[in-house]
Amino acid sequence: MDSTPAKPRTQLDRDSWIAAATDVLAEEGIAGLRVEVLAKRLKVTKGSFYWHFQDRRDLLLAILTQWRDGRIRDIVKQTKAAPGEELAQIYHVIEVYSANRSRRGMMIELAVRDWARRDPDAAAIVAEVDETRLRCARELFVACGVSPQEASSRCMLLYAYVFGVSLMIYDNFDNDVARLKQDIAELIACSRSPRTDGAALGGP
Amino acid sequence: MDSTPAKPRTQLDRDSWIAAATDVLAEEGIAGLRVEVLAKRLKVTKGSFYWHFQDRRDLLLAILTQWRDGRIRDIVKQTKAAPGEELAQIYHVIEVYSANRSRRGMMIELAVRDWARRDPDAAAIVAEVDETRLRCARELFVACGVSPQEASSRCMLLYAYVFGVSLMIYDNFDNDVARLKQDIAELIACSRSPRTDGAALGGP
DNA sequence: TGGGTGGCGTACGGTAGCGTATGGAACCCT
DNA sequence: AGGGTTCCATACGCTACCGTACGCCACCCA
Repeated sequence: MDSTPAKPRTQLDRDSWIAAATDVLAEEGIAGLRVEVLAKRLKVTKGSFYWHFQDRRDLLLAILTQWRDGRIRDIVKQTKAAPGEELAQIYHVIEVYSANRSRRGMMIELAVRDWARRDPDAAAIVAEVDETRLRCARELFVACGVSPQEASSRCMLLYAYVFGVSLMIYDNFDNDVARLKQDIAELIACSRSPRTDGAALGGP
Repeated sequence: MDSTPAKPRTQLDRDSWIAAATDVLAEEGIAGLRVEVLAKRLKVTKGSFYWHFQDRRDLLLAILTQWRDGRIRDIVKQTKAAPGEELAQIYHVIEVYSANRSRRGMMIELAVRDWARRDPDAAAIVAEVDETRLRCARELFVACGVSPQEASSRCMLLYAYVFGVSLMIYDNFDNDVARLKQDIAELIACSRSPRTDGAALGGP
């Protein structure tokens, strides 16, 4: 009777909602993440939402824990380096965060961090992620021959830089942004320390 | 009949509204800056608000331009250094942004930058502020004997760091945060460059 | 002293969003 | 085939806001 290819009947599960919500979070921020807006984007009504989630907060916490798990998975992967390639790996980490290809990831990152400034649950998640990242990155610096104390400073500087630079608007400041970022990466990764002078394999 | 000291009859002007609005912006972010909430905080109704402002957007633009003017005034003041004291001045700039006493200023800064991620008007203001700050700070580095190219890298790193570190939560990472920040300041300000080796007067 | 104006209160219509209640269609199992 | 379960639509009440219309009172000035 109806020859249309039988409507896909794509049932939505919790993860679909979380994925779509993370998109909205990246684009609009936590304040723009509204249940009814999200439902409209998924072409359903909020009746569906309140089936899968207890309330809005339930969704938000699910977003947070999933984000945390993904970030921690990524960072342990990114800081695993074969012996002798630790410095190159440091450059790789910097480049990953600076690159435009991971723009979406950075938008999520910034949205979560802004969220964490006013929400204790989000702050707790960010604290977990930061601690893991800092510890992993510090290991990497130590493996390069940097002293533990200096490794702490450098990895903190690294992450602060990548987040901070994403907040700045500097189109008219320097016309060779690529070189600028490369210089900054060298400042963070391999300057001054006597031990690394000979081991500097040139970065990426 | 009424011996109370005659109600102050404090008329509100535009600037009072802008000041209170900036407070709310720092605490709640741009999304939490609501006309009626603001009115309640000032113990008036929004009838007053719509006398002084055309609409909410009118207030927001006023906040932006006032913030820009204040930031630019501050940065030209902060980067004015007596000859020979440029390096100390760089340390001073870093310390001003890292210090807890300017926590309110940083909260505004972060709120405006998050705002700018989705609002072209706010983005334009941030672009102006960033360009001014970067140029001024670059001058300072150049005056320290750093090459123009490296001065660009270092001042960009400086500002990215101070904003980025305000987004991180690292309570459990290092138990001597003061030393950590001091080490980072040295990484940004005076490492490696052969010209500055002799001129390093020890920072703040 | 009476009218004019600045500054604000009150009341209203309208939208957006949260969470609930309830109905209903499709599927699953037996 | 019939009942139960899953998943979603619809309709509702409620609150928070935005912006407007209009009224009121204090003050100023001729």
